[in-house]
Amino acid sequence: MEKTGHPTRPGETILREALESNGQRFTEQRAAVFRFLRSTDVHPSADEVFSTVRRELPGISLATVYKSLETLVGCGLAVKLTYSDGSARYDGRTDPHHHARCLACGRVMDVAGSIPDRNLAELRGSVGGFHVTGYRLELSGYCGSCAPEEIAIA
Amino acid sequence: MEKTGHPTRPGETILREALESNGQRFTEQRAAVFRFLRSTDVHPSADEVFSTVRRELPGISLATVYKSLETLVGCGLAVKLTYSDGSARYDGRTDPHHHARCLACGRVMDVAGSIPDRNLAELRGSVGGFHVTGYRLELSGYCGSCAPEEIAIA
DNA sequence: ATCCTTGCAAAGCATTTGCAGTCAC
DNA sequence: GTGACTGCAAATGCTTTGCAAGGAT
Repeated sequence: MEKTGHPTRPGETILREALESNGQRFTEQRAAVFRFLRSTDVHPSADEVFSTVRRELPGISLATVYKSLETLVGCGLAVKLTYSDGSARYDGRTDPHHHARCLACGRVMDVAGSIPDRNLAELRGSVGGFHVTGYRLELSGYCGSCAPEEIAIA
Repeated sequence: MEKTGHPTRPGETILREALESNGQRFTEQRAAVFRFLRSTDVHPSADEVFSTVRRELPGISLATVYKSLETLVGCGLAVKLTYSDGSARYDGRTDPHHHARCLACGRVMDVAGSIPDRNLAELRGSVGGFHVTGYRLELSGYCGSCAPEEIAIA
């Protein structure tokens, strides 16, 4: 029932390989940050990652969390999302999906699916000489918990 | 050949009305910021707005530029774009369009067109109970000036 | 043994805020 | 005249950095 020294935790191999191929080392801290990101869909801020991971690794510092997050992003194991209010959030999902952000509570939700290539191609056409490598799509609006009736009035 | 006191500059009426309907006042500073945003398509940062507007209004302060930009955004006369590197940029265009950002030089370009409603509806379907009011689409890649050949190698 | 990482604290930056003087209405 | 706006400077908040000690390979 207790931790037995975690011989191999979920996703550990993926992380090890990703780090190695980038010439970086596997550490407890990076593993904990990675594991947490994978386990949630709340798109936490660096500080939220810190608070949570700290429960498991009481000695970890906020600076290390930032460094770890940046490392994961660099390895393609996480995505950094930035918003107009200046907050940055991290997403550990790497499969193609998009986001929906509630304008009232700021929560970020996952949206399955992607835009048909045909449509992207059309858009691409209007920026001459631009080599497109990816895109980010984000819906904005109000989540179920944030009183949809208020919107009808406003 | 000189400024004659600018009785009515382009877009001034639009600004006046937008401000009024939000209970705010028309000022030289706001007008200058607005005029500059409208006149360019470079999606300037607050600091770039400051440097430019300053040439016309030497006494304006950076704080005022920030306040003016926020006011314009609040009135729907400008849009704030935020990026992962922590930089915020402003766009004075209000017609439907999207952006393409160069991963090398950071430049932001306009992309005409929009996603067919049909596709948006599909995406919307996957976030239950979410009331969608808008969306942001952004292409990422490399602009013409940023050596497309390097990409083929990498 | 090497050199990458961590943790700490200090530094950095973009943005925001408080306030007295000034200006738009 | 009144309340909103500006300019200044200090403050804030998130993120980064420098460095000595510790840890992974």
